Amino acid sequence: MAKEYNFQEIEKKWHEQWTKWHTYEVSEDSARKKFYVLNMFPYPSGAGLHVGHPLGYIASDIYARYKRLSGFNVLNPMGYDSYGLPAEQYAIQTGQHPEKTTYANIDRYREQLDKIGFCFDWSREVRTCDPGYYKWTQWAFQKMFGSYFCTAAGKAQLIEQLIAHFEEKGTEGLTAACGEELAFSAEEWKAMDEKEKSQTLMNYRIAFLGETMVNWCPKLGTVLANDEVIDGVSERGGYPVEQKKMRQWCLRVSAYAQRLLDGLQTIEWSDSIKETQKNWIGRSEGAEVQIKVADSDVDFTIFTTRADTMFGVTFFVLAPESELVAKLTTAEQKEEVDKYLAYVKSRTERERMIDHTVTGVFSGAYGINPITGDKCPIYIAEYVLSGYGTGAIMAVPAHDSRDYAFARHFNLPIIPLVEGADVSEESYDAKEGTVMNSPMEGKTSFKGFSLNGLSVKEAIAATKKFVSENGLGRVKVNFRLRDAIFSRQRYWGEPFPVYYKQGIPCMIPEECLPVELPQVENFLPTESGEPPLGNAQLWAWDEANRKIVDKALIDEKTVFPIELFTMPGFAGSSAYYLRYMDPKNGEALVSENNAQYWQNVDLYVGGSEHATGHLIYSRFWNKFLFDLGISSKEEPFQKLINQGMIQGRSNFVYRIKDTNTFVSLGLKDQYDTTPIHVDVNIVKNDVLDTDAFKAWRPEYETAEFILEDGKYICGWAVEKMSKSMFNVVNPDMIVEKYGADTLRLYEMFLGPVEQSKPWDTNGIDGCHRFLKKFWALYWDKEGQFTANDSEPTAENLKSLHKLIKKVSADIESFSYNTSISAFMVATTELGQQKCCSRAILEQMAVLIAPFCPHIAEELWEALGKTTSVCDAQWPELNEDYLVEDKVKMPIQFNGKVRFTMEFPADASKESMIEAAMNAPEAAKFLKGMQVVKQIVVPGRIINLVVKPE
RNA sequence: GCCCAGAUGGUGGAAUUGGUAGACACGAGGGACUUAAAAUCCCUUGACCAUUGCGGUCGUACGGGUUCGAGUCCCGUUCCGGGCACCA
Repeated sequence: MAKEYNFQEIEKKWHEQWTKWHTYEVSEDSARKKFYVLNMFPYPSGAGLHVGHPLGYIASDIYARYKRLSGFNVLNPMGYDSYGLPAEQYAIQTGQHPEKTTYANIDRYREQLDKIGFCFDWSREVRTCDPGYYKWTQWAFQKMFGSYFCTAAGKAQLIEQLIAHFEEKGTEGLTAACGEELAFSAEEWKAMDEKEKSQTLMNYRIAFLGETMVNWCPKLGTVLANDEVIDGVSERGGYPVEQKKMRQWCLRVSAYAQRLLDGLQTIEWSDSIKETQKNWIGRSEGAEVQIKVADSDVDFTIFTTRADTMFGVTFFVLAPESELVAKLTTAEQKEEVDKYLAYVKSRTERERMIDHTVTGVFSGAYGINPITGDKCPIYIAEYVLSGYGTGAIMAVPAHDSRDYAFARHFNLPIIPLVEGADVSEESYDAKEGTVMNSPMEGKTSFKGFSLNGLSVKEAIAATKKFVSENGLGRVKVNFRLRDAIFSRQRYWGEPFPVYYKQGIPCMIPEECLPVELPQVENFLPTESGEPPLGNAQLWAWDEANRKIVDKALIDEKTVFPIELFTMPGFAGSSAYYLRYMDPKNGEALVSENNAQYWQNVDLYVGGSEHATGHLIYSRFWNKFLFDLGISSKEEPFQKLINQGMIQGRSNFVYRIKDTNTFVSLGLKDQYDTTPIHVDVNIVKNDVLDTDAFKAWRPEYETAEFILEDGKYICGWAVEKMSKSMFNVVNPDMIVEKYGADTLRLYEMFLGPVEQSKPWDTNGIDGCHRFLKKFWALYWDKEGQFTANDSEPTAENLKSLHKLIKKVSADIESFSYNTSISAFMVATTELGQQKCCSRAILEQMAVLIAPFCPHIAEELWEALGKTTSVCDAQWPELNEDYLVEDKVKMPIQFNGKVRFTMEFPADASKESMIEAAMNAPEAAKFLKGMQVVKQIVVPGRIINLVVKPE
């Protein structure tokens, strides 16, 4: 029988056993309550896992195992997000085909993951680049193409219903989310040819082909979604991004903006991530007002959230990209306007973001304020964005800082509208105060409308009401959330199941899916944006024979070109949680039975960096599938835990300038030194292994050291874990040296799951020592198994049940670090008690199983069990064992602890106060004093407030 | 600029939500065992004063406040992290 805690042997044994027993494979079992735990599946990047990656997986694994022990049927799947830019960029950098590198990376990931002892059901693995998987990505896209969003019903409906509406009434009474407001009659609809009809419907489809401004990244050779662009450069690679008008597939995410916002109230996510999504969705309620252009029959619409300030409008501003610019510009101003437009066009997105200097030009035209009747000049300026609202604003310099800066620059009038607001130096933007000058004294306004004397908030409401009642405009809600650009000019992604018949996009029939990614010789992207799929020879659709054929056969009558774009990275990751419920189903994305059983994800664990990407798209995608009746819950992820990042802890050596001599940290200030990153793997407790350092790199072979106390002490700093900082710690190495159970324990012991923290291998010894101590509860020094049938003592039971109480509560609240502390305390206690009771030791093994499954199995087996510890029962808490018969209470006088006393647990407040006052220690505090207040918090404190008599 | 979340020993972090701050662990110092090392075990470890004994004072970023009592609640300030940002 084993004596030493031989983790290597134990972990190998149980990994094999679990595979043999299919321990972690689950099936739908309507007799048992389900619980769905999910990790954000990884991109299999080339660098492999570092010690930070498994953090979230370990946290969710503990929860999954705990839930399983508590009697739930737990689904805990894993897979790979293997399509998209990261995988492809890696392939390009290493000069290999993305398919090859992706599969190699997946194997490497799997190997690493397997060492850590997760309870993943690998029989349900999905890979987004697998045709059997992306068939359903393509299928969902086609469903979106075949749907529109009905604003009256608040949900997606079949496009056929919209067509029927057009046939009958044209756009009259239409309630559909759309790109632009169109108006046509039934006759006009019927008179359209196929192409015009197709184009018209694109304005309503949820997946649509649109001519829009996109983020074009020439270096990556593709367009990017808004969340893939950060500070004007690409998230991946940091390459410049420019605005370009292109024909692209888009998803009408904006139609779901309100539902995406409302849904946040129904889910258990952190406030910060909800806040981030709220900001990203950016709802703002305001009014759209029609503005007539003087001496012309043109009019335009502005959007404002400050309807109350209409009396302070002194000019209007159009976005340079607005179609109105050409219509309004007068002949005299044309030259100047053109010059300005050319200037704006020359500026990159990044320049526009950083540089906020005031620029603009007068169009020559005047707009008429519908309430005051005043004629105000119309300007064109880049500070107004074409993509938001209507691309036109009314400017109120007194109460908007941007308008203020513009007015000052162009010497335009500023009319204050709030009593007491000083606008001589800056605008008054706050929505507070009493309204004045609305209208100004002696002036009249439309229908005698006046806001004077109201508070700003009342004035906003009153103006909205007035504007809509008098047909001057309407109340309107705007969202910052834009439609998602859904196509990429890259190779490594899902192909679109679309072909072009005389230029009209048509769907490849559902039965013919998936449309598999064709092999191409050259998959590199091009700066001009020619998609790599253009290099595919077998890439044409034979409509009659319903198959993919050589594109040489294209004849525009029966054989048509297939779409060359591919889908973006978020396509495959948007509904993968549904596929795990039924991963091998060839007939449906997920069967009704399985969707009903598993419902939605109960616990989702992943990084907060996906807040405005994946977590928005997924919610949108799921809502769409919910409208179709596929998904059984409106929100995909009920509870979300964002694990923090594990940062690296870098070490430094200090080289004296122009030498090869290195000086220890404490002495470095005496020299002129340069800090140099040193590999953390040759440093222990900040002490450098100098021999290893000499061997590390050739240039250090002759290195000399100035030591302190015979040691070379390194400096340290917390930085991102990355190869270039030499602070990457590989989990494989930790598993080899300490075992997976120690790794799991230590990752959780490091601190709260949701917090970012630096990795420091040094502390790991403490966790490893604990496991050895835990082991020693079962095996004594002579290698004898200690458990026997002796009755547990009251002390034993108390230690155990204290632990049950703490661990159960801590797992539920993801406070794993404190429950590990509790394990350490309980183990020490039981060790001191020399506890040999089988009843206690069995429960201890079950309690540790979620954290350290391997050692738990080994001990469970040693206890004579023949089934896996995973199938045991979570111990039940019996509070009776925790009841104290005596309580120690600190006695305070005037809020300060003076001494402590012991009382029977059931002592009354009065008797305790009396005893405290009669205690000999109390005498000096009571001398010449009288008690004015007595406070007793049972089990906590007794406080007597005294005052001189 | 707006919004959100933080700040506790040399280090990672606890504190039952207003009740003895610093659990647990690392590191450090001292000791035991050993020829020696490793491993293991024991003691000390927030600061300062007193250590001839119990002990005392100050301490949770800073400044105020509420309270018998504040790391925890309120007001103000500083610093770090995250989100949004010419969004009308």
